[in-house]
Amino acid sequence: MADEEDPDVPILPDLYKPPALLPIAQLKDQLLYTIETYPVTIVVGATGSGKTTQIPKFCLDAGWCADGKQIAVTQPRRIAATSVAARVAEELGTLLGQRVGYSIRFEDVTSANTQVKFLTDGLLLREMLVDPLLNRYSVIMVDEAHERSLSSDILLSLLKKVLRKRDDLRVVVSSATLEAERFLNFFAPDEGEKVHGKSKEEYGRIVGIQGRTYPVEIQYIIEPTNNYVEAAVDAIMNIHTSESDGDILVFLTGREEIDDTIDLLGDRIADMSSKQQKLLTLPLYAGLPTDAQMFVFQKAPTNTRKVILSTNIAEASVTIDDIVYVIDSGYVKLRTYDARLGIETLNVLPVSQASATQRAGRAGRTRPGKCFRLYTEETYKSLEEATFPEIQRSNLAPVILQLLNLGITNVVRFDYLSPPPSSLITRALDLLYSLGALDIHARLTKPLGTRMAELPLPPQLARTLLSSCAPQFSCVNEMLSICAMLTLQSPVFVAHDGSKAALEAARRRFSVRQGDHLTLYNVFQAFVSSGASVLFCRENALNHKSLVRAVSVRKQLAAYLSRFGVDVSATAVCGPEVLAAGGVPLPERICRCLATGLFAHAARMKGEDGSFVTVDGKTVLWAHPSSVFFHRKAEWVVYTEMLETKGKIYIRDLSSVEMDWLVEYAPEVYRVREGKR
DNA sequence: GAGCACTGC
Repeated sequence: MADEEDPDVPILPDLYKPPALLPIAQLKDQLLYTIETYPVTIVVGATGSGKTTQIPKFCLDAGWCADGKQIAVTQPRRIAATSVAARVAEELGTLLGQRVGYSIRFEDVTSANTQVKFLTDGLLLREMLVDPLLNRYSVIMVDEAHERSLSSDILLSLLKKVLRKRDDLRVVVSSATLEAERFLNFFAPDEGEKVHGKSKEEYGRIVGIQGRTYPVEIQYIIEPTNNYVEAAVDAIMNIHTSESDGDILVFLTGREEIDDTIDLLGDRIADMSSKQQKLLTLPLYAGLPTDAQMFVFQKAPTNTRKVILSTNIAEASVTIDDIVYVIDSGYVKLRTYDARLGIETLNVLPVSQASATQRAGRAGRTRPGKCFRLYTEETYKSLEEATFPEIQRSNLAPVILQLLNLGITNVVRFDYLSPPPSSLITRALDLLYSLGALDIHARLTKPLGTRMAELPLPPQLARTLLSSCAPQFSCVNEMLSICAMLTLQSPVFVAHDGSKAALEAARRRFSVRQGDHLTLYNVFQAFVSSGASVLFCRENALNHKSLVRAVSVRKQLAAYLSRFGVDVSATAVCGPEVLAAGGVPLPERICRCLATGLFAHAARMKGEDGSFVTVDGKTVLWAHPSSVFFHRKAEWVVYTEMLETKGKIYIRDLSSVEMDWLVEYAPEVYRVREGKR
């Protein structure tokens, strides 16, 4: 499939409506008046209201770029930034990258002429390091703020601070109804106080914009079910036999569940009479190879109804046209962070009301639709109004590192939109201190802490990468590749033709006894040596898209190191023939170097069955089935990630180390433990 | 022994 080469091209654009026909057109004057008069405008607009494309155009028309300043519009996702920019450029009759451009990681399509710039909110945060008051912008619109992502929450907090210093800046926040008041109150000065002469009442307004979507009829289940997979299968068959034409979108929680549902449906389809309209089942989840994802967007053949079984990816990230029926299981898989144990957990949890509404809305994009909720109306009413903000359930170490680097010295009393539990902050500070990023007064160390903050890597990996430049490790080139590989979100090995055996065989081909990190290095090296070949990836059950991305990440990381003054090219000559630095072979130096960043993630192998225990001996951990140590033996290991799912704690990306190394590189942590034993 | 919701720099 051609897509394999170019994964970021939007597959289907949002429903197109001529701008003049959008309800927002009638609000132009009101919107511009509000933006002119108040520092903060909260825009409440449903999907299809045109807010994202039209508001920047209105501001441009009204002269907000007259003095050479730009309008920024942030998006939570890369694909949204690129596709919306393309749309606006077209509407203005300009080439993308000229008056209208976009900027996302690895791609800056802007020029000196760019007046409206779409970018991810994470990237705007990075821009603040260079330009803390964001002086190049006259208007900043934060789109989809109601999703409450980590980066948009932090961005809003920082914009509030910027507004206190700049009375010429205008902030537009796009929100769902539910959060609008909260956002407005957050930005407004306290009762009785004034900012730039403006009181609470004079500081901002909420503007509502009607959407252009079709009505969706909601039906609830009468009797609660304890098996929503079966209930979903029943619902699909009911729609298929008794409702009119139209494709079905089913929200489930994960890959395994989706595969089970497809199997169950297969049995039921086999029972159908041949005269009936056919049913085509299609899975959709992020881990699916790109070519398989594409099927979802193709029109169903004649006399066939499409059923898409999807994870939460179809709730906001991906839009599929022609969906008329939505089936909502009422559940979602969410990642949360347990600060006490330092473990991330992946749990199946009930969705929020906001989420349920968003899912239902996916049925009414092209004509009136129906949504079948596999739970009762009472259950719906008992759901949380909105999903817990990410900032209250995440490992905050990366965020806190970034805040400190922006000069926010007191991260505990920082003005969060929703303050995270103090345990999360304490845990993050402890970790950063142990990694050497902070001193005893919780100040960023120089240059280690500031460099760690700048690198687009989790703190432990940032520390590992910086260690690799030290003479005793001398493995910066290898570590660049390893870190790049570790940042890949989707699995590196995929079953191209559904063949698990081929996948495992390929995995074994690259495996080495030192562990997963060196195995990943081997994969990366082999991929690059193949000339980034698609065929090579097919033959070796590798995800081409991921590996191409790893090449970009590596390049970017290397550029950061050069900026820090590390001569990356000089060590490039350190090939296999120069293996020893101080007499230590390269593989050992790499494992030692990993220990300098991952020491807090150490475990000792317990049995023959892939079980490990933590250093304190209190918690049992299991090698993830993708690990080299699922089959092989080790004594001590460090690992990159720990994740609890279905009651079992798995560790991923393991490498063999020695306890002596841990004591050597993290004496404060391990001498104490040694003494206690 | 048997698994990976979704984003982002």
